[in-house]
Amino acid sequence: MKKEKLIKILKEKGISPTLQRIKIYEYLLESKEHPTIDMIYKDLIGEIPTLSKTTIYNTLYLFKEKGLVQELTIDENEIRFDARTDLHAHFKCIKCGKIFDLEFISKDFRIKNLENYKVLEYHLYIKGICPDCLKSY
Amino acid sequence: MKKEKLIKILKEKGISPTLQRIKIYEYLLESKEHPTIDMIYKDLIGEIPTLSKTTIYNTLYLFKEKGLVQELTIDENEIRFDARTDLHAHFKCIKCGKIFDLEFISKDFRIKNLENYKVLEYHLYIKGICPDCLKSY
DNA sequence: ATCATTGCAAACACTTTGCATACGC
DNA sequence: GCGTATGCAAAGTGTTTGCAATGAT
Repeated sequence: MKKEKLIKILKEKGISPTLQRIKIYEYLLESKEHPTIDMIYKDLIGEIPTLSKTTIYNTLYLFKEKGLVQELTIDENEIRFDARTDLHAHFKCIKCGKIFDLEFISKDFRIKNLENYKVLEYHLYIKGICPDCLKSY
Repeated sequence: MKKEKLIKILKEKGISPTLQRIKIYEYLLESKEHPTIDMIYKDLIGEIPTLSKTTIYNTLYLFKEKGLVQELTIDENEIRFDARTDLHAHFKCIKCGKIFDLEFISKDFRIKNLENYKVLEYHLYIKGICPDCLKSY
C-alpha cells in the first residue's frame, strides 16, 4: 500500500501520522504473522534506531481504540495484533507457534441469552497443528 | 460434589489425589468464575496455609495435560482455567472483568481449508458488557 | 509557548525454574 | 529408602508507568 494511502487512513481515524505510527501500521498490514510487540520492535529498530517498545505499545493501543487493529489473545504469553478487523478465525499451531488467518464459509452460531449482553468483539480461536508441521511428523 | 467422587475422577485420569490437587480441582468445579492462579491461591491459602503458587501452576498444567481442565486465553494479562471441557462459549465483560459461560443453541460454522489442519481446541470468545454492568449505566 | 509524541529507565505483575524439603508407598 | 509432590526464593519475561526530552504548530 502506498504511503499516502496509509497516511490518509490514519488521518481519517483521527490519528496524527507520525513516522513511527506509519511504519508500525505499514508493518502490521504487510505482515501476515499477527506480530507481537517484540517482533515489531526487532523488525523496525533497523529503520528507526531510536524506536522504543513504549511507543509500540502506545501506538497499538491507540490504533485499537480507534478501531484500526484488533488485539488477539490466542497466545498464552504475548499479545498480538491484527490489522484485519473483519470477522475471521485464527488458528494457532502448537508446534511452530505461528498464527494463521482462517476464513469462514458459513458462520451460523446462535448463543443462548446473548441478547442480554452487549457484544463488542467476537473471536474464534482454533488450536492444533498446521499443515507444514503435520508434514514433518 | 462428594470428595470420594473427586478422588475417583483424579485417579481415573492417572493423577495421584493429593490434598492440594483435590482442593484445587474442587475449587475449579465449584467456582463459576474461571479463576486465575491468584484467585485460587487467595481462596485456598486459608485452608492450606503452606500452599504455594508453584503448586497451583504445576497442578493446573498437569490437569490440562490430562484433559481435566481447559486453559482460557480470553484475558490479556492472566491465564484462566475452566473445569468444563465441553464446547461452550465465553464472554468477558470489559467493565467488571468477569467471565461468563455461554451455551450454544446451534453451532454451524464452517471454515475454509480447515481439513488441512489438525484441530485440537476450539475457543469462541465474546467481549462486551454483561447484563449487570449494562443496568448500572 | 504549548501541546502531543517519543523513549529511556524503573517499577510491576505474572510465570517459570532450581533446588531443598517433605510425603507416601 | 526412593520416587513423587510441594513450596520457597530467585530469575525471567512481557507490560505499564513516570517523567524528561523532543518535535510540531
